[in-house]
Amino acid sequence: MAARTPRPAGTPEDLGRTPGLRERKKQQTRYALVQAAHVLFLSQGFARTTVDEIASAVDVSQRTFFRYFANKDEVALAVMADAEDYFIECLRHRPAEETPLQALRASIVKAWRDLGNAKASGPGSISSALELMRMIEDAPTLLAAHLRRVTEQERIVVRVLAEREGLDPREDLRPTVLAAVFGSVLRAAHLSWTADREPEGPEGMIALIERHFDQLGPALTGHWRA
Amino acid sequence: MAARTPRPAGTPEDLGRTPGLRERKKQQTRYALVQAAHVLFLSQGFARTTVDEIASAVDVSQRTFFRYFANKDEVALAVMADAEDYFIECLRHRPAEETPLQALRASIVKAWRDLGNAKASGPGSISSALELMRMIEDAPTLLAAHLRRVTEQERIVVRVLAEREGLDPREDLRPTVLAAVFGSVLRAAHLSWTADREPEGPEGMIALIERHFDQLGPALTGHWRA
DNA sequence: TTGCCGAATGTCAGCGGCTGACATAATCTG
DNA sequence: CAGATTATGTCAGCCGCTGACATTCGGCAA
Repeated sequence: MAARTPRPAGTPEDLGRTPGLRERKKQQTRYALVQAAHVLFLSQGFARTTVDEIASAVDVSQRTFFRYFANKDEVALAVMADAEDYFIECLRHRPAEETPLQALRASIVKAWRDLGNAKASGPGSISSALELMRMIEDAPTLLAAHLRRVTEQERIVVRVLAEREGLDPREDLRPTVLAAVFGSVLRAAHLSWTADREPEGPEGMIALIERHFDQLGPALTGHWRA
Repeated sequence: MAARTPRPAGTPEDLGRTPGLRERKKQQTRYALVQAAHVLFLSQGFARTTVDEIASAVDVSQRTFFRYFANKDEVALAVMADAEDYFIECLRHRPAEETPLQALRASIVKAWRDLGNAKASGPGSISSALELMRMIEDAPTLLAAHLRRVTEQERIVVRVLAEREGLDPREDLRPTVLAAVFGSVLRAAHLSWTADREPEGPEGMIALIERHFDQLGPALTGHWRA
């Protein structure tokens, strides 16, 4: 996080301040690394791309790369990480009248829609994030890292839900359980996205997510046989 | 799998046959590696144990280790893998009258209980599996690998559920969604287990799982505020 | 401008996970 | 016992990743 949205050093006061040259250069380098990495990953695959390649594509030493990203996985997942942050932001601003489940569902739809409208193409865009998802699914270590990130995100969701409803997640299990269920439904939708590639663009993904959500009730209740 | 429950080469007929010396030796080596690994992991931590150590503890070359396990993670998760297989077995034998959700819940409880009764201590036992879970939770790459395994297991659950209810998982999303939800509830229970260490032994874990299941309905419906 | 401080980067050496290739030794089969 | 299989050892090497130290660059005040 601190690396993703860094602050100019100093008191919390100077938030809107234009960061100095040093800070801007860092942002640039980081961005360039992400870009270069994505291009290489998508063209020749994740495993067959070495960190050295990425670094030298940006004219930076390998050591520097590892000062920006803890490992090769992280640079691949950087774009998704931003999207996840935005989702949390959406969740924080849902009206209090909504049911927790409704708030989650509305947030994820809004997040996808906004990001879809924001920048239609180019690196760091939604479409490249979607390509990324396919890549993740068949690069074992990458998938593993991604799943780990997702569960960390779930922890945050638990916190936000608990605050919102004013209860202690250590006593009341509902936030934990709901966050877990929500995460699993999303993951199922993602998987389904990578499998059949029917729907196109963010709207297709949103539709898929909705369809999965609609099956939550039916899946949990009664028998399924006709 | 093939490595976990290998068959003597030949026709499917000779299933019960005592495998030859070669096969027995392989099993032995494999078992010894798992054992040595666990001892080392639990005594000095996962990261601080090298593959060379494990291999030489069993008097085997490093290269041989990697012929038995694709990576260091795999040997750590081997025990849990067996437990997961047993759970699938339980699920396959649940009576058809049960609701899918009921069947899943009953299977996981039965699996834990049986494994708990089977062998109270020693390596490969439940208690060591429980210790393992704590280890997993704070070894990032290990956690990642574990999560990947879990999602693969979910795929199998989808298949079994679909067969059981006689429907096509590509058309009907309910098996997928239910399997995902089930997995997430389990994971939440596991996490809670590693956090508070109140309950002791398999029965404590079973209780935790049940408590989480009981919150499924409440978590999904209505408002939470009093 | 100058000069200093701290932060970012480069360089180098090295560990450990993991793999391919080939040789050797052990089992199996007839 | 002989020849075909298969497991194992050895060796060389790539790549991800890290610590230590030197160097350069931006920020800031005299």
